[in-house]
Amino acid sequence: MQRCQEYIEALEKERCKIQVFERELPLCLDLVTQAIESCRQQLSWSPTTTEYFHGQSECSGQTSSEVPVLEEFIIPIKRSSCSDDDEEQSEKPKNNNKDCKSNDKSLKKSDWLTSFQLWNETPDLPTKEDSPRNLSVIELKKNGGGAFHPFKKEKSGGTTKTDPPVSVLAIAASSSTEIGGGDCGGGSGGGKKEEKEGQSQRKARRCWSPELHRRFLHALQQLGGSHVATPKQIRELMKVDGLTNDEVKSHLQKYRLHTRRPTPPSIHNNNNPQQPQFVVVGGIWVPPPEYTVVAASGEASGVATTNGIYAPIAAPPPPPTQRQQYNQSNQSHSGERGSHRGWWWWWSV
DNA sequence: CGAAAAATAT
DNA sequence: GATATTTTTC
Repeated sequence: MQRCQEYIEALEKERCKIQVFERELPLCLDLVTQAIESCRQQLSWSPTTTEYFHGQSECSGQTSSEVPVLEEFIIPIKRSSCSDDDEEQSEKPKNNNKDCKSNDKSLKKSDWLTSFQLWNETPDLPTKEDSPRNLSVIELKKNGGGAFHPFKKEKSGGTTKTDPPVSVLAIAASSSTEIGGGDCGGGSGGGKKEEKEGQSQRKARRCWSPELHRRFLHALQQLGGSHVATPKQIRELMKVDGLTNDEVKSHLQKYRLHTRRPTPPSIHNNNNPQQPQFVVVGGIWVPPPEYTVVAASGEASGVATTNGIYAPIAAPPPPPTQRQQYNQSNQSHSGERGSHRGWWWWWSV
């Protein structure tokens, strides 16, 4: 009996450790729990045991029906298993610990535990950092709506910075039907200038939503490529209300810059001789994966699920001997940081 | 109109 | 602090 009791204690200790990773090792926890339970039952059949495991176990035993849990382990458990969504498979054996019913939903998952997470239950959501962000996503979608706001004036005082994932989501979601993705820049931020004196106020940044960019590309295609099209022509073809020449011009500038030297995001496949970066399709250069869709450009029925891909029409790279007039800083673009920045340039969605 | 600087955003 | 994106200036 003594040994059995020790065994139970050992199991309980083990369980306390596992408990922290309940989400990662649910079955493991389950097994240990069952083992403990069986041992207990065995013990309880013998007459003298009852007082034995009261207060004996290291885990500061509670009632016999409840599995004792070390306090220092309880804290993290509370946060992890109770605060998160209740997608927990709540079907643990009846005696499952879980005194952490104090479900304080508001509690955030502790950082250390986050780092220990072995998988993401919700891969589609912006990974981790969930609770607060999710809220803002909803909010933003609601008011951002996607209506075309040529100038967004985000009046709200101060901290209306948009969360990065949020804006991406919002734009992507609205891209199918709306022309202007609307909110991208968080208004805000550094602004803070007294808004009056309307004339010196800096223009609100235009966010080039995927749909806007599609139009841009379409216009470019009609005009014969980015190197021959001019901002004014492009703007006229795009027929987007509120779009200015300057904005198109700026976008064109960036477009030329990027198409000139496409910087594959994040992948360090710099010098890989095989796999050409571009493929000639009908006289225009497009990134390999995209060329099939070029023909389908235009309206494309704006179905979000279509993933219609509109290949950038790039001018053929100038011969090496050509002048390097575009002295864009040739910095070796090491940034993974930037990868998400120009996500829709070479994107696959 | 194009290039580059400046301002912002991430 | 480094980049990326957009606006302004030249």
